[in-house]
Amino acid sequence: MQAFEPMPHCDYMCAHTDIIERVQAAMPNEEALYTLAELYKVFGDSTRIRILYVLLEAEMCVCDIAQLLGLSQSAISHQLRVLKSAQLVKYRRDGKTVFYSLADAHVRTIISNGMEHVME
Amino acid sequence: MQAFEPMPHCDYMCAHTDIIERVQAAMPNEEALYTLAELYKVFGDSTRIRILYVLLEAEMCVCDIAQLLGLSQSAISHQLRVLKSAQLVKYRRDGKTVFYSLADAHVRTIISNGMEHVME
DNA sequence: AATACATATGAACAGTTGTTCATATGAAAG
DNA sequence: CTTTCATATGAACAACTGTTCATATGTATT
Repeated sequence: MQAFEPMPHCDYMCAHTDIIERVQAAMPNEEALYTLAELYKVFGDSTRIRILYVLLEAEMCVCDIAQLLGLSQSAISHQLRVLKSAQLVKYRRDGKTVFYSLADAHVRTIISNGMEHVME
Repeated sequence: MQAFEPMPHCDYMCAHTDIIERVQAAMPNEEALYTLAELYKVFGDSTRIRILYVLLEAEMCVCDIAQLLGLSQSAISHQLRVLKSAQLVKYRRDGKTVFYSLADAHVRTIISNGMEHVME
């Protein structure tokens, strides 16, 4: 939160201080909003969305995902790292193979919510 | 959808063709997934998230939003354009002033869903 | 018509992001 | 211990994104 000084290019006959103050009070803190944007940023790439959609159906190893999506193993591995650090996927190791799966139910909810909006 | 030829760096002893085919059949078409990613990309910027949160509370003009968020009128206007073309906000003109508001209820749902995941 | 002002827009620039390529790590099998 | 292979990682590069600055558009007011 910060004091609002007039911006260089605006003289603000239109500024309603009361509304601004009410809205400002209702705003979550900056950090939460930043974190929320970071979360959506992770969903905002079609390769990652495709990976998540694959994992919606079945636990799967890196190679299978790469093959399924027609991308290199490296590309998928890099993206799985992003998904992992956003805590959207988890993994388990079985010998040489690493199986990835969705971290929790939230991921399903978020994706299907977005898809609903897209499909309308 | 595409045939899956082995990738250069993978010999795939691990590839389970049956699972891959099942998942491939369950996948939405590429276009839908791309559109979904595009939608989330719009949410994936903290300035735009903050704008949406402001509009969650009240219809507001460009100048007020700029003042409230401590950003230039130009920056806000550019971002409103992005939000508008993603059909997340709508606007009405009243003289010199343009008031922006949320386009529909989906926006609320999507945001609060994401926030729920962030807050846990 | 001329001015004032809220908003929109185009160009430019820095910062970020996704992929590729080359290489490293880690686990099983010989 | 060496080889094989699935996965991870670092560097590099092109493509994309968000802001700023300068300027244009559109709507009142005089």
